Amino acid sequence: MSVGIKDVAVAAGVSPATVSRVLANHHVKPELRERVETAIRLTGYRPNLSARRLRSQHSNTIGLIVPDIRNPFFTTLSRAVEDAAYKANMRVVLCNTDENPSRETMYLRLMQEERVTGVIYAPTRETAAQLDRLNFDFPVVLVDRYGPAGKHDSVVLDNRQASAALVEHLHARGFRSIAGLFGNTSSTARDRLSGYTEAMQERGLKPRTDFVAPNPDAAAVVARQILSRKDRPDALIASNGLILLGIAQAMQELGLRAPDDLAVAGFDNEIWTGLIGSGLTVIEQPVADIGHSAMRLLFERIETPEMAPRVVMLSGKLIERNSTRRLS
Amino acid sequence: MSVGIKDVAVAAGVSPATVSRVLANHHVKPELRERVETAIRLTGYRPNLSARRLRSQHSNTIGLIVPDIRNPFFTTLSRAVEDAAYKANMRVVLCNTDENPSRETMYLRLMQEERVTGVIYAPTRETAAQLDRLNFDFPVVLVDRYGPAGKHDSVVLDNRQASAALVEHLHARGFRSIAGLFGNTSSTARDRLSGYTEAMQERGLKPRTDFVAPNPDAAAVVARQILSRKDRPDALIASNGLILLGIAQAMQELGLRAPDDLAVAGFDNEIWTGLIGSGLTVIEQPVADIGHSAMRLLFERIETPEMAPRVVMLSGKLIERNSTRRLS
DNA sequence: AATCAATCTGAAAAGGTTTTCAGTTTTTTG
DNA sequence: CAAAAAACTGAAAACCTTTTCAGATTGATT
Repeated sequence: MSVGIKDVAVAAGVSPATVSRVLANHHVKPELRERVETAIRLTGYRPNLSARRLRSQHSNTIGLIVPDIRNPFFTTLSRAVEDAAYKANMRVVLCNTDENPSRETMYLRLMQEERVTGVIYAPTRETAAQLDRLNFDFPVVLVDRYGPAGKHDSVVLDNRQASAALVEHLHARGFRSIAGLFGNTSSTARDRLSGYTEAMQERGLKPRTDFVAPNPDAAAVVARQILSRKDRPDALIASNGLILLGIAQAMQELGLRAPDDLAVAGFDNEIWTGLIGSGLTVIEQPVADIGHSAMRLLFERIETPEMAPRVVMLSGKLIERNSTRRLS
Repeated sequence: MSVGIKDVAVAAGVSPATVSRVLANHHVKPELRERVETAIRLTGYRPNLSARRLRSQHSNTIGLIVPDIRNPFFTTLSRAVEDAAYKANMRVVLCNTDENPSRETMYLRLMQEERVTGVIYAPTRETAAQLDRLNFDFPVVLVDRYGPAGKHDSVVLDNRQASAALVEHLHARGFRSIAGLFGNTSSTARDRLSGYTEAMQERGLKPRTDFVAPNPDAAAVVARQILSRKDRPDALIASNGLILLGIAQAMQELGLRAPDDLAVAGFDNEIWTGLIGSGLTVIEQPVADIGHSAMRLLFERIETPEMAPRVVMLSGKLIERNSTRRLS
């Protein structure tokens, strides 16, 4: 059937072991190496990765488990992870959980069966809570979200600070009735909530919060309610890009415009936030950096398994646009 | 080290073969099956997929090779492919080529080494042209783009028709000087070009075309030139979502608005096209359908390898928005 | 009751590679 | 130049399953 290392060995007049050594760049006399290499070319030999993995006990595979690759944050993240992975000669197996804990456990089990080298993982809060009870045979690096302190490496945005920066920005521009619409599944949303709440209280302002599943449709439903209330807020903050999108859609339907009718700000500097109306003020996350850092942590963890778990915290950047302009 | 099928066999007091049969749902006496199942639970056994793949000669893996997962078209496509794959108990290995032929050949080689069950592939024109000379050990289904007729299955939009529909739409609304900005790497852009050209000529209009690498920055550069010409067109068509985005950015920089300054239309109903200004007219592609169809074709090809190659052509849908409104 | 068929189980081979171990050749050293 | 060390190579074991084949058990038929 398919040509294997044995056939190459025969063609080159050497043992399979020697072929394997040539492939792995071990020491082999130039002359033999030459013969093997032409034999490989002639036979069109391609290594069988399953066999290689089985014998060498290295899968050269890393798992990427995210809620939904269609969330632009995770799209960009996945690209960064893949670039780093392929540079290190590793494959990436991609898994979408839809924020569904049962899918998460199923994929984590799959990762075990694949004997992956490591996993980059954005868990739901529900699964994250049990994360230190679970035991994996591979290192896990959490991204965007984290679990109970201490068991796994993680890389996250400084969410409280970022959230507070939004409040500060709005406050400085004269807004006082600042509402927040937050996701209800991740540690990230929770941190952004507490950053918001604290910043509000520091300024003697009353927090006004709502919670929603982190997707545009669900957010739009709640946003419509908030925006139709008699005491509509002056400003509305979204805890991530999907929710911000829902708000934008609700505003369009209701014929409301920022900043004239109310100020709007949120997270994730997605393309459309710069194009819509006269621009939406957002916190930009260094998404590619997050992905690269996660891979770096993963590799370092593999190198030094005993090292104490680390948290890498990156700063967001406030992108001021017209949606939070001071009204004259 | 890790618990294998042998350990389970010992624990259950049966042979490894029986354990394997239980795992594969073959006939095994209820009593033994019971014993094996509890042994599996007790030992925490997890199958080793590498070993399984090596022995069974089924990788249960499909490759997905796309230019860039960050292009929303391919993001959505990948999600559809993965959903279908995981339903069929298959993994997906994701590869980004950046429209770079050398990365394409490298990934195709990787697919051979993985002994994948099949590949879903959006090739550059350059590689597509050689595609019938190459021989793979696995079926390949082309998506979005196709190669020289006849060797592989493919799923594409009816691009000529869609492109013509845009011209027709603009023509019906009174626009006559209709320019087109097309990508230069794919068969898709070429088809959209010829649909455009023919539709223009049928109406006695002179085609005005420019070509550009399919990414927003490159498109923005050319768009700025087009929009600054003395004989600026009445209307501008983009051959895909990334180019349309470049045009939108250029217009914003130049302070131009659609439809007042010129009409704008394009492909791919991305979120932002409905939010920007008063909406951009686009052809919406049934992206998820394209992904599902591709997987269906792949599975049917595996089932019936001899079948003549098929082309599935899906229709786009014109979403009329304000950017092509007739000027009163 | 004896035979035949059908069902179930276990021993052993197979899948394609890497790695160990021992043996052979080459190089270095005294 | 001889002995020791180093470098290289090949045979065989190992990685963990699935699958084949033959043997054993059960059930059905005459």
